[in-house]
Amino acid sequence: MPTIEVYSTLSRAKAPLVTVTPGHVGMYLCGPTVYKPSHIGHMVGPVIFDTVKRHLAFSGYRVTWVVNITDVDDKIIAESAARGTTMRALAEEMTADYLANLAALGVTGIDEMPKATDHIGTIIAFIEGLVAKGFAYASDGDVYFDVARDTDYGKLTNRSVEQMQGEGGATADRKRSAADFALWKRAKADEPSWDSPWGPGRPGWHIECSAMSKAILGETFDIHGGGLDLVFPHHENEIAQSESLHGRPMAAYWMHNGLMQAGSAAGKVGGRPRDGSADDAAAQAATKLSKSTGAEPFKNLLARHRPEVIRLLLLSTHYRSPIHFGEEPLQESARAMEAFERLFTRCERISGKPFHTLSHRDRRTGDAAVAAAGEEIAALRTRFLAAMDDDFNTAIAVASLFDFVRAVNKFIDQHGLESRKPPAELAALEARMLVLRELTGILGLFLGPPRVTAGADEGLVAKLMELVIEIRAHARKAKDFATADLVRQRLGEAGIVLEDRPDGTGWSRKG
RNA sequence: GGCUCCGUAGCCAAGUGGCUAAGGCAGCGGAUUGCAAAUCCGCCAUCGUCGGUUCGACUCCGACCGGAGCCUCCA
Repeated sequence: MPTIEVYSTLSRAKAPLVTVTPGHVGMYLCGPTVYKPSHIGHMVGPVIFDTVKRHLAFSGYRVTWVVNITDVDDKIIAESAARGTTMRALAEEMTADYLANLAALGVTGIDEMPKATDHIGTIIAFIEGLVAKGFAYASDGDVYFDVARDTDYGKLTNRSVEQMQGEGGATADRKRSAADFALWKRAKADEPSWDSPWGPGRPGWHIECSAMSKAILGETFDIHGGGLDLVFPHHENEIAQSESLHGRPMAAYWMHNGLMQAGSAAGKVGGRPRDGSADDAAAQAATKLSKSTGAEPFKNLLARHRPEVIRLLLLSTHYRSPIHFGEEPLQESARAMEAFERLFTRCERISGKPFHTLSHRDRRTGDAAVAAAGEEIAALRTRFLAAMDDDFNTAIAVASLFDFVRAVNKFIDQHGLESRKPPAELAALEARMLVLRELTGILGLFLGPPRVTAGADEGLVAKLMELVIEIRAHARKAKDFATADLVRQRLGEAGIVLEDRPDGTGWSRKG
């Protein structure tokens, strides 16, 4: 098995991936609180970790990937009340929205999606364990984690309890220290609640991840992920809970993805202004952002942009860096992506085989088969895989793919494969495309047939285009270029681009 | 104020103590084309500023300037 380096926020360094169970990777990603339709920011983590899983699986690991759904929370309660529906109904609706978005982006690797409300018993047992060990205390129907008892509290974010000068929020009077956080919250009137040893209530925010990751992946698992915004307090508190109860590390690697930024008014998407009066500029920027393209419901974005383009854009930046997002980057990404798709259709014209139907390989069989694709391709593949092995550097991986496209186009040009098709060269071309298929598959790109933009009339349009092109071909043959150019120009105005190639004329839709 | 992180070409974005600082978008020149489109070839950066360490730094250290995130359940 190849050595894969993984950066951990906890150690602030890369280290070779050594798994708890040989050959298996347990991976937990903090999922959404389902109270609103998801936006692009919610998709970053899933796309990145889906890619991580693909690369690990490609490399020979068995991977169990868990993404939780937080379906009990203040915001869900508030939103459902505002809408006049139940927490459960709202959560189900928003979960469905989330899942649809993931599916569109090709995030298919999630093995389990536990819901907090399905694990109340597990959560209560976890809290009881902490209380029994003296790390938590009940207070007037709430249960709090006692930060003072956790000697290494703050190790993930390099904070000390003394530094935590907060006021403790609305429940400060029930806490021993302002830094203590709720494991269990007593129910207010009309709120959904569950019975517990401390009376009716519901779980605090952090506890579900500790309890569910333990239930599914065990006390210590390999990779724990989430957005950079979750490092504190969420993941810090997860560590406190889990490691205090178990006396052993919760996760070996803490991976955090960078946050989405919209346009030049950089800032997190969907965030809240900090303190209304304190910082007007910051507050305004945040408010503006929440209405910007970055924070619109993801399905609206999908109406304008193909999911593949979005996925490519997300993977073009290193996962730990902030991602600039907006219409312009998206359009740039769309143009860049066309280079791949043109190559695919070009190869399909030559070989008759659509790219997405080519077979996949794993790393071992890929290693064995590269030689047939030639030295240059082998070198590019090595570069791609080395980048992915080095903390999943998708930016370099993507860059090597563009070089790959150029190499294949050049091969086709040099051998004139569009006009003559010697079997040896055809086989060599296919060997190259199989490698490309292998590598793009790791990124979760181009797995299905290219999306056709239009609807029912496609068949008719194709027929008509065939006719127009045929008539134009007659004009060209007769050197009537005025007519030929008029046809091409008018089609261009209608959004159709003609390409006169040695073997005939092709057409495609613009944009 | 505390804790993290960033500042690379017109824009986006990788990367390294010393060979030619990836890739994309845009632009320019050439090949190809009836002309285009597509494709191919070539061109386009000394790495925020100032110091320091070093034989040598864009890469390490310090200061400064500019920007971001977290410190309030936001992926």
